Amino acid sequence: MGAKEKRVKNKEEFRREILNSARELFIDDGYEKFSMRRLAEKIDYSPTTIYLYFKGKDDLLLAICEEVAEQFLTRMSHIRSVQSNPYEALRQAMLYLVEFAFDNPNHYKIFFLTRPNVYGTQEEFMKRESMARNSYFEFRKVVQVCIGAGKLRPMDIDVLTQVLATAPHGLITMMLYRSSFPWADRRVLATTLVDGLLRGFRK
Amino acid sequence: MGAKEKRVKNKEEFRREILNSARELFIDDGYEKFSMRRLAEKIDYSPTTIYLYFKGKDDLLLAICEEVAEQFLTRMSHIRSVQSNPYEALRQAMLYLVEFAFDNPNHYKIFFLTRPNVYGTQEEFMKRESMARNSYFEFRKVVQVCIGAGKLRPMDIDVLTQVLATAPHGLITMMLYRSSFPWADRRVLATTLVDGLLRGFRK
DNA sequence: ACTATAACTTAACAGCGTTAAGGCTTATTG
DNA sequence: CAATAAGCCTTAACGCTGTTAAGTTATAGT
Repeated sequence: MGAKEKRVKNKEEFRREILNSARELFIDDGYEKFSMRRLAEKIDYSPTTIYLYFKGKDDLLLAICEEVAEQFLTRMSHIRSVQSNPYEALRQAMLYLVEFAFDNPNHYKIFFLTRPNVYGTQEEFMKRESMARNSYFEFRKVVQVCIGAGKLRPMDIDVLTQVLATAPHGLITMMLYRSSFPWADRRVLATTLVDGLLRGFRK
Repeated sequence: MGAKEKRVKNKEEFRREILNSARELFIDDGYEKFSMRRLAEKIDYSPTTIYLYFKGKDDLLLAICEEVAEQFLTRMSHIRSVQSNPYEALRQAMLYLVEFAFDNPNHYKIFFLTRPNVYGTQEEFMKRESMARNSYFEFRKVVQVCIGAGKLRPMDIDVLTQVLATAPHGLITMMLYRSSFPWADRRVLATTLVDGLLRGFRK
């Protein structure tokens, strides 16, 4: 039925519109001020309407997390295709992580502040297709190539990937959430961390 | 006046009792379930009573953060006095950071999730005496000694301190908040990170 | 024309942090 | 001793929050 398809399509369109407005609200007013009711007001519908398109706030946040992860994934693939030097690709990937966070602090906060376990159990996470999962594997590939090319010490690929991925996250979150601390220059901190860390795992 | 002093002492005692109950509530039920009203119920007072002893929720959280920082500070001093090898002291300090976080995830969440800027502006943070500030300087000393002893490359002490302190934080927060991800073994990750990182800054 | 369905809203529940106002008990003063 | 002041605590309320149940309204299909 053509009508039904149209209805479905409209439903998906509307879902996207809500998502776009939510993202705008986050960027304009910050994570702290975001609420379902404010979002409803922004899109000129009653709060309950949103619940016809998203299971709840967590579901909406999860959808935005996936957007963020998709952006990251895209950039990661780009770096990998452009940069032939594997070590430099990894370096750039890590630096991009930090750069992205500071350019989009609210996106990053969404990704981080979303309550735990929105992705389900560990097994569910690995089974279910998700941008978050895919971008992990994309980053892992970059690390893998580095080891394969003999640039980094051979070791458990997942351990190394997780160490390299989370360390910059620490710098980011602390700087974002403890802004009252007199941090050193962002770029200096980022390059020092990344270069130091990679040097530590060089062959 | 003796009576006045006694009253003041009682006031401080009560403040401590509230704080203790708050900590208990955090540990038993987790950060997410904590609220002023639930705390009030636990101590068998009306919610407003808490406001006679704390400015508000943030103030209460800040007090708990300070407790956490004090614990960290004590341990840090202990390590420094026991361990004569500066490099090993730094290594242990960093490993302790991770260990503490996983042993006291709720404490750590409080410290982290507390809204930004509760410590005021950057200048205020450095001026005002606080356990958070002191423990930073304590950690900084450990790093300083390492550089002084020629164990680490000479470089900006604050940059290095901040890099070494925040990197483990990334591992911790990600593992605590993204528990649906199939992380590798905690200890392996912790030692890999710390040893790799320190190796990267060795002379 | 009647009915079913889809889209949306109103009203409400239960919770939150916080504040203003008032009550009650104890201490201080005229 | 009676009147007043101070300290401690509570009740009630404001304005938020996420979420749900029930009801309305308009449109499509028979």
